[in-house]
Amino acid sequence: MPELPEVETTVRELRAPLVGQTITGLRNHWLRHIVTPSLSSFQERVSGRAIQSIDRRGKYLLFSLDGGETLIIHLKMTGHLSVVPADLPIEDHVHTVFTLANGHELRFRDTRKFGRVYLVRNQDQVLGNLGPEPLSTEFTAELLHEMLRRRKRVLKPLLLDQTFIAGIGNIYADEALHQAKIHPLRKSNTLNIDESKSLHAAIQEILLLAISRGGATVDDYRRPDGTKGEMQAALSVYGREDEPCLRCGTPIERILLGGRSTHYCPGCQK
DNA sequence: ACCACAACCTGGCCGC
DNA sequence: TGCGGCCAGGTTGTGG
Repeated sequence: MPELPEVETTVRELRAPLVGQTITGLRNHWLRHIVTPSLSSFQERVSGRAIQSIDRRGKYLLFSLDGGETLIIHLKMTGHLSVVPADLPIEDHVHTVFTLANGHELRFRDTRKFGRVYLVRNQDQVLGNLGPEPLSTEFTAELLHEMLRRRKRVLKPLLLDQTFIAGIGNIYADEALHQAKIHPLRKSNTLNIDESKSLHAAIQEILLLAISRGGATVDDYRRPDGTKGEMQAALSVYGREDEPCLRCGTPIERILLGGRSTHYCPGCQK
């Protein structure tokens, strides 16, 4: 579920309760959560380490530990992280837990069990193939235009490709294309510079707006404290099939593209 | 290089 | 009530 704005919201809200805290151990009830290293090695290497900072790259959360290793978590579709007192009854679907020296726990709840956890010395081992951060200064309209020009792919699936741009998912791809008035089936190399600039601006604006609203709770995404985001009320096309376009009144259509639901306005996305 | 599709999982919803 | 089918915010691997 979580895309860049939801992961960013989670990162920001985990900093206060976690930065400076020391991890004392790791409990795991679903081994496939743990990608690397082995569970026993993971437990040994993570215990006693202090969390120095928490950051985000694409949809990955990065916990920098003293000693130089990085704990990396991907929430995939249904992952959720919370920090609670260790004596609070365990919630359903909590499969991985990091215990803390202050009597609290970082709990990784994950209904569909797609989430993944890594402990690495070199982050590139996990993040090496990611495309540019869409909110970074190096991600300019000119760069996006050049990136689009070198490919000949349908736009919507290309925007979901994390090696192309990191962090965009199904909701915000649809929203950005609608805001830029570009049809999701357009081929990337057919955009002129003005269209690339519109798409670039739309991507940045929609992501920033979503972050400012704490992410979108479409189904079961929740902030770390359990509250919902506010972005779902500001979506223009995602989840609005058959409802009138807010810009031109044409009913929003939903098609299947690359196996993913794709929402667009046939009236103003040509 | 690009695309379609299956797989990984569980739960919610809809129609019968 | 029950059951089958379909859907879901993500990613990876396979085969054409």
